Amino acid sequence: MVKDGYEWKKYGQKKTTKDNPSPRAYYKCALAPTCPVKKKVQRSIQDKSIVVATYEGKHNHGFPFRDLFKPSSVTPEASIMDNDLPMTNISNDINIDLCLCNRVPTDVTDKQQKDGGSNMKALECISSLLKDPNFIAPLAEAVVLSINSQSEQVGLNLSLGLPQSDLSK
DNA sequence: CGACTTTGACCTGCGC
DNA sequence: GCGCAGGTCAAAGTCG
Repeated sequence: MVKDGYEWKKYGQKKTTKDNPSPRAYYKCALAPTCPVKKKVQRSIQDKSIVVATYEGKHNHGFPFRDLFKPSSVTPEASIMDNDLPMTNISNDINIDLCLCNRVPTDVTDKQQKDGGSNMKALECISSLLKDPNFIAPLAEAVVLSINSQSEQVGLNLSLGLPQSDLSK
C-alpha cells in the first residue's frame, strides 16, 4: 500500500488488465465519506518494483499531514512519493505518483554500459530535478496532459532508476 | 463482534 | 447487438 498521508479504503481489485497483467487495486479516500477522490494502484508491467498510483479527482477536505514521510511509516513494501506536495495543490483532476520500492538502479548501470556513460550528466540532472517539488508538480501535470492528448497510449511506466536513498533525502 | 480485506459477480461504456 | 475490459458492489473471510 502506497502511503501518501491520506487514508484509503479499498473497494475493489482486478486480477489482470489488458495492458498490465499485474493486479490493479481501487481505493477511495477514507478520510471523508463525501470525498470524490479515487486511487488506482498497479505495479509497473516493466519493473514490478515500481508501483504506479493514479489519483482521480480532488480532495474536498484538508490534507492530513500525520504519518507522512515518518520513517516508521516506510515499510519495505511502502513506497516513496517523489512529490511531497499535497495533492490538493495540483490543479488537474488526475494526478499520478511514480513510486519506487527498494529500487535498485540496475537499468541505469546497464544503460551506462551500453552508452559508455555518455548520459551520466543527464541522469545527474534528472536526479536533482526529481528532488525539487517545484519541478515535480508541473511535470506530473505535463505527463497527464500528454496522456490525455494521446488516447492510444494506455498506462504509464517510467523507470527513473533512482535509489531509494536519493529520493528520501 | 466489529472493522477491515478479499474476491467473485454485476454493471457500464466502448469498439467492432 | 455482442463481446470485452474497466470499474464498482457486496457477501464472505480474516483478524484483533
